[in-house]
Amino acid sequence: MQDVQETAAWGDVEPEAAQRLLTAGVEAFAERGYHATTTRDIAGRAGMSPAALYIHFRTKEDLLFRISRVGHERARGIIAAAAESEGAAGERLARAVRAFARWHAEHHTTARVVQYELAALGEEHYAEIVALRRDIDRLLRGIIEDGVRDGEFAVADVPGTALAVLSLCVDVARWFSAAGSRSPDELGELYAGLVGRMVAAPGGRDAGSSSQK
Amino acid sequence: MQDVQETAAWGDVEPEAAQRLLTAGVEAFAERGYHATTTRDIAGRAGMSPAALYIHFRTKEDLLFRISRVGHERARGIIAAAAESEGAAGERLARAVRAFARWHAEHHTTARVVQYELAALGEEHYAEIVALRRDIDRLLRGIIEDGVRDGEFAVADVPGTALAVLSLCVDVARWFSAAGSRSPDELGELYAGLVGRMVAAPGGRDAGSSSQK
DNA sequence: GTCTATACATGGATAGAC
DNA sequence: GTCTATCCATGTATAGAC
Repeated sequence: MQDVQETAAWGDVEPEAAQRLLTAGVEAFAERGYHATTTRDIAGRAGMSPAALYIHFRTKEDLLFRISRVGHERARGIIAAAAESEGAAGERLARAVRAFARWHAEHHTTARVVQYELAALGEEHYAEIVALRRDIDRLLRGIIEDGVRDGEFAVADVPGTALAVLSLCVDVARWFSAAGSRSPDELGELYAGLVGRMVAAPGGRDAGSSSQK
Repeated sequence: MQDVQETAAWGDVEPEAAQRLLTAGVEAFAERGYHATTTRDIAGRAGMSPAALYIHFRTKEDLLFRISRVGHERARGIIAAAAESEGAAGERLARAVRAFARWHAEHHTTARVVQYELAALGEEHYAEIVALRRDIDRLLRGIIEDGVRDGEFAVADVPGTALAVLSLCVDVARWFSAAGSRSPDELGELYAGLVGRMVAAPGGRDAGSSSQK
């Protein structure tokens, strides 16, 4: 069922064989890391010979790039949806954190590749990905700035706090295991509460409301 | 000066050549990852031939393990010192977070290897490292439990919150750059404040005090 | 303890048949 | 579009001289 979700994420743009290679690549890269993964392994998981990989992707690095780009676009979409949604900054921030943390938990396999294999990208591919990452940072910082302007949040260091919030969610991909005791939904809820307390103005209307559920 | 600190961390137990290989290994593994690093590269950075590495370490994996063990022992020492220090839970937690985040920033090169190359360890070496990591988790959770018992903290999910706090600090190693605008000290201060707000009881004596510096 | 030289395995990528 | 076979570079680790 994890497989189904991961597969669905690649859409219907590519031929089916390319999709199989993408999911195989995600699994292999997440398990062993990009450099330790062989093209033979990827092709094998997709039920193909090593040579078949090169019909659909120019190089092994190109396969990584496609995975990374789709993943980053998805991540940006999640934050953008929350940022552009209705409601006060506190509600929008909670939505963003809930969904972003949840995504990193539910798709920790993809997220691991997306977040930890950037260094393996070629120079041009890397630049394209960095642009997407800047978007994500800017969108989240915007929500926090809104909350500070409205007096809803009290945050001394907005860029630092935005960085910490993203960092907290991203690191979920490192440690989350489907076998663990927490579901992605529960984790999203926990994290939204923790972040809410991090930014809430002391006298605010619901300061501390999330502390004891 | 980063080099001096990294070197100093390896103590004076080993012959000097082994120390050079350890620092070279840290730098290389942090830059390119364990699997993408060649023994030629490590030996070259240490000013030696590839063969010299095998005089001091049984395999490349053994070199990684030594780095990982020293790093984890250092990390545990930092958390243990804070946990066993004097003062209320809030003070001890702030000390732990300040020092732990600061260490991951200042020694982000070492920390990157310590935190992100675990999967490259052999089975027995991995088990030894996992034991150290469990210690770290237990020590931090203990501080939070103390604060909850004393009514100083209000935390609904103690294990989840402890995990989030460690996760936040660990991820510093991923993004921190010495070229960035924040110093390790400033980062430790910021993070201690953020975590303080995450756990503080709403009516507590200094609830929100850290919000505006 | 360090070197040069090298054995031996593995892996990315391609050629050419089907 | 996929396969089998293979080229060629690279990488870990060792042998043996100094």
